[in-house]
Order: sequence, then C-alpha cells, then structure tokens
Amino acid sequence: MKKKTTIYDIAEKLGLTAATVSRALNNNTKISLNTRKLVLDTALEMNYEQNKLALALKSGKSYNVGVIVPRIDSNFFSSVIRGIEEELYPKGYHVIICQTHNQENIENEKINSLVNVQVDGILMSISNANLEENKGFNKLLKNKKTPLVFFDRKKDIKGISSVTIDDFKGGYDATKHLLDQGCKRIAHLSNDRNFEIFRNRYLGYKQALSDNGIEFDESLVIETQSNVLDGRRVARLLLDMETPPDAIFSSSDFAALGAIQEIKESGFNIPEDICVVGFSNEPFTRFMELTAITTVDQFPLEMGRTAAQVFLEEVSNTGDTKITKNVVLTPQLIIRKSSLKHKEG
Amino acid sequence: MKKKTTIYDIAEKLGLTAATVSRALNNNTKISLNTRKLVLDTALEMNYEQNKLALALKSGKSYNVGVIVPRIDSNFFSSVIRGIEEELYPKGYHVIICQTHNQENIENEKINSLVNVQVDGILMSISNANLEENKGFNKLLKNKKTPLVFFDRKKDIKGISSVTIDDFKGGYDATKHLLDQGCKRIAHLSNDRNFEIFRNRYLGYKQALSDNGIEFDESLVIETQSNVLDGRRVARLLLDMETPPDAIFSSSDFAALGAIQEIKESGFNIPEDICVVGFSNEPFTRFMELTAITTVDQFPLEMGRTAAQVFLEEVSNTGDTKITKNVVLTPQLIIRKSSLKHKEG
DNA sequence: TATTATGTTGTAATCGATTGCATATAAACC
DNA sequence: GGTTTATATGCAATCGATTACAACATAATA
Repeated sequence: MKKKTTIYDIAEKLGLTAATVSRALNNNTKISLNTRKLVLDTALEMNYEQNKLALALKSGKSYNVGVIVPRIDSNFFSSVIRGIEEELYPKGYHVIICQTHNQENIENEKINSLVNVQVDGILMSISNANLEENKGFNKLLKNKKTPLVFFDRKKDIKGISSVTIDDFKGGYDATKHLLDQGCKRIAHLSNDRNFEIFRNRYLGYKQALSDNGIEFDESLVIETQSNVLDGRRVARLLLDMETPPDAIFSSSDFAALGAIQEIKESGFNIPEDICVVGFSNEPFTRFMELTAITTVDQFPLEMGRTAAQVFLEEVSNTGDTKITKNVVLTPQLIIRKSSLKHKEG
Repeated sequence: MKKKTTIYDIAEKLGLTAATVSRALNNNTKISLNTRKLVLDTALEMNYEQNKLALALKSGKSYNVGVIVPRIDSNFFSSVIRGIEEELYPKGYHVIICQTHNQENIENEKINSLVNVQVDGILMSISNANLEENKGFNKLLKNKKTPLVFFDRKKDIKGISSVTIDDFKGGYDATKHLLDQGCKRIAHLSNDRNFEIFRNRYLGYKQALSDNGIEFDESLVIETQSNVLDGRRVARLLLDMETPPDAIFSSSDFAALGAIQEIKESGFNIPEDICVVGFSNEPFTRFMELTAITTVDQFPLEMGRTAAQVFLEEVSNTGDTKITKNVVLTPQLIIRKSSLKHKEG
C-alpha cells in the first residue's frame, strides 16, 4: 500500500536535498561524515531501497543480460545457463532467458525484444545459420556498445566473441576411437552443416578417416535431427544398406539413443556388431545400464561461465578498440560400453 | 556509435513536441491522422525504438518477472521454466532466472535483488521451509502489488497463490501400486518434511499402508537427500536391516537410482527381490534399459504454464480484493520395470 | 458578431536517481 | 579585518517517455 521510500522522502524528512541524500548514500566524500551517517541511518529506518529502474534509465545500464537458446529444457543448455547465472549474479547482473525452439523468426523477435529492454549484453547459441540476414541481429551488430557473445552454436563473424568447444577434435577423437576398436565402416549421423558445430564434427570425422587410411564414403553420412525418433529412422536406413556400417558416430546423444534402440530391436549387438558414439554427454548416456553410451563431453557449465566472463570483459572495456575473444574449450571423449569391444580399450 | 533516436529527435525533426510524438506513436485520436502518419513514418525512417526503461520508470511496470528455483539444470525445473517462458513471453514479459542451490541466505538475497529491480512478480519454488522468517520475503508479502506465486515447493501462506501437484496422491498411488505387487515391507526414502511436498508424499505413503492393513513401521522411513549418492547410502542401511524391505518408494528419482545401483551390486534383483518407485519422471528413468524406473510424473511444463497464468491473473487484477488461487495438478504414476513383478500388472 | 464547441498541439510535471556547477559557510592566512 | 581556501550543500538539468491541463485555431451556433 504505502509507496516505496525515495531519496526525496529521506531528503524531506531531514531537511536536505535529494542530491545530498544521493551523494550520502553513495558515500561521496564531499558530504560530511555526520550527514552521511544521518542519511544512512534514516535510509535504513525508512526501508529505503534504490530504484534500479531509475538508475538504469539515468546510467544507460540495466544490469540485465539476455540469454537466447533453442530450448532450456535440455541438460546441455540448462547447464550452460546455470554457469552463466552463477558467474554473472555476483557481479550484479540478472539473466533473462529466451527460447527460440530453433525457429528463425522467433529468434529474430527475441533479439529485438531484448535490445528493446536495454539489456547490457546478449549471450546466445544461434538457431539460424544465416543470422547475418536478420534485421534485428544487424542492428545489434552495429550497436557496438552492447556485447554479443556466442556459445556453442556460433557464427564466424568478425568482431564477435564466442565460446565453443573444439568440435573438430570432438569428431576426430570419437572417430579415431572407433577406428581403434577395429571399426572400418563408420557411419556419421550429421546435422545441418550450415551450423559450424555440425560442420566441424563432420570434418573431424573425415580427417580421422583419412589419417587412418579409410576411404570416405559419402553414403555413410546422413543428416539427422537431434532426437530419438530421427535417430531410429536413420539407423533403419543404415541397417538396410547392402553392407551396413560397423559403427556409428552421431552428432547427437538423442539420435544415438534412437539408433541404439533400432539396432537392438533388429537383432544386432552393441558393441559387438555395431559400435555407437554420441555427442554431448547427456545424463541418460551414463545411466543406461546395458549400453551406456560413449559420448563427447562439452563441459557446458564451464562454457557458460566462460561466456559470462567474456561478456564481463567486454562490458568493462571502456577503450575505443573492441576486444574480441574466441575461446575454444577442449572436449573430452568419454568411453563407455556402447563402443568398447575390447576390455583393455 | 550514434545514439538511439528518441521521441525528442523525432519531434525536433518534425517541428513538433515530444508529447505530440508520444501520442502519435500511441495512436492517440487527439492527434490528427496526418500528424500521426507523419510521425509513424518518420519513426520508422529514423529507426526509432521505444526505450522500455523509461516506460518502466514512468509506469512502474518493468514487464519482468523473476523465477527462483533451487537449480536450473534439473529436468524438472528447466521444464517448469520452459513453460513459464512460453506462457509469459507472448504477453510481453521477460523471465529472469535465479538459483538458490537450496541455500536460505542466497534465496533471501535473490528475493531482495529481484524486488529491487522492480520485477512485476515472482514465481518461486522455495528452498527454505521457514520462509516466513525472511526479511526480504516479508517485505515482498506486505507489498501486495507484486504477485507471488509458488510452484511445487510451496508454503501454505494465506493470500499467496500456488501451483502444485497432489503429492499426497502421488505418494498414495506409488505405495498402493507396490502393495498391489504384493510388497508388504515398503520403505520410504523421504526428505525434509518441513517442506510440504515431502510431507505430503510421506502422508500419502502412510495412508496407503493404513488403508491396506499394513502396519506403519517408522524404521522404514529414512530422510534422504535427492541425489544418487545419498540414495546409495540409504539403500545400504535398508539392506543391512535384519529384515530388509521388499520395496522402496523414493521421493526422488535420483535417490531411487542410487538405491537401485546399491541393491543390484549387493546381488539382489529388481523387481523380483525389491521393487523400486521414484518420483519426478526424470528422463533417465525411462532410458534405463534393464530397470526402467517406475515413477510419478509431475507435469512440469503444465505446472510452469499454470503458474504463469495465475501470475497473469493477479497482475491484471485491478480490484481491491486480491485473488488467491491454489491450483493442484494431478500426478500420474508411470509404471515401469523397476516395480513390475507381474506382467499383467 | 459574439459565443460555444471541436479538434489539435503545446506546456510542464512526473517517475527516481545522478552530477556539473554554483553557492554558502567557516576556517585559515596575511 | 579582509581575502583566500576548504568544506558542505543546493540548484537544476538529465535520462526517455507519459499525461493532466492549458491554449490556440477553426468551425458551428445563437
């Protein structure tokens, strides 16, 4: 009911000016110690709380950052967000969450919307491989004051920072591991390679093959959505081939799971007949009892933390030259049963 | 580099007043159609975007809502948040995320912090069973203008809305199901029963026992943290009893998983020797191949959506009397292998 | 022609805090 | 005692938008 107390209320009560009260609250040395103490005490007594909106308007800083992800209810993204929140909150920032559901128009809209509410920066994992064609995005780009940091799904744009993992290495290590297991016909469940992450995993896969004298076979690479159902669909295609593969490296844990289900139901054994490796280290890959899934850990918590740190560096940079950082984290292959033919592996 | 255009810029360019421009942009009929069109066109041309901070300061509405959860990287909470975001964004609200990690002081601090940035409401799942003792919380309570909605972990406080599931029924159904399987010595992994959710699951468990002529045995109820490790610890205790239980109903999927691991490693079979039921329907409970875990679905997405709707009703309520809604969703028992002794079950 | 109504725009206060500049008081110095 | 200097506070503009009220011009009416 009763309005919040403002510096004017305090000023009036003490027969001072709002200016003096403001300075006193900010511990400005121009104000005498007596007055400062008096104001502080009265503020406490009157339950004064600074109106951050007014401050934001005056200073141009909202102390909000926007985070845009395809969806929040996947372990990877929620872990990244966790990292971001934990890193930014102690510095006074709040985190605003937006989901795109992989729809470009929604992504567009949310970028605009965040810019509109004067966020101090945006951390995002892109949903649109052609982000540069976005009006909202370009507006953001031009406005160099608001830092933009990509994580995971990034676009290689000059002057924009990013935090990713070395997807090439992830793909390479996964494939190399399968080769070490004696696999010769390794299929790859890829995804839209307009996205760097999928392109790089694919390139790592190819390189590992080439480095080990295996000829690349285009028919073994299939574009697959990152979900269980599509994993099944694609596994079916592979199993129906004249010579089915003896291993699958999937860009997604979910697709890997679908593939495993389809393979098992078709009477094949994992890893004996077909080895499977996923990507992301989703929790369920560990908990599967019969065939815990070999996968690549992306360290999402660290990714979030790092992205937040890069943002902090950029906002605190008052110089004229913009700093751009492109941090690449190292992924880790986690070997589990789904690909382990030899116990000593 | 170049500043954002404001209504003053437009006004100056057109030889008008900011007031007129403001009205024109808001399609006020007091402004002539000609001027309105002129202003609108010029605004477009000059890339004008309304400064929401200024608006927020003037109107007292920030169009931000705060969401406080113990942690975001669990499927349950991230799904709730997904529901909240999807429901609120179309109404113009942004969602600010805060985590407490179950620490009371952090919860306190974050409540204060959110109130400070003038959120229009707070949706939260409490981390402190004695929330009423919080200063920050009480401040929020007194300020009836800012709606507060509890979800899942609530506190029964007069005048505060909530969205929960019927935890009593969840506990009852789970226990009843175990009884139907022929189990007679059913242990319960509970948790801090100062929280309503855990108390109610416990009470449902007790009621089911009593309704079916099984005497309640206090030694079979153990307070357990909601994680795998503590599940193992507690399972060990139960297995070491003179007469171990023939079933476990756990308030947490994670503890259930730990228990299952411990039980199996001790040479017992699930469900033949011991049946296990969890709570929450975390994704991994479904993916476990040998012993997919029977659990209780809490419909987190719907819970989030509903909580958001309750919030919207409260903010749009301009009347003098506050509406309080306590929505209780119905949980669903999902029977899987970990508790299914009889195929026809 | 004087008066009222109507439509359109301007004036200025407001939201709450910050800050450059001016000013008043008191202390210090010659 | 008069002038300088330090200290403490006030004045007023600013951030960007909204809005009650005033004011003006024009058209309609008596």
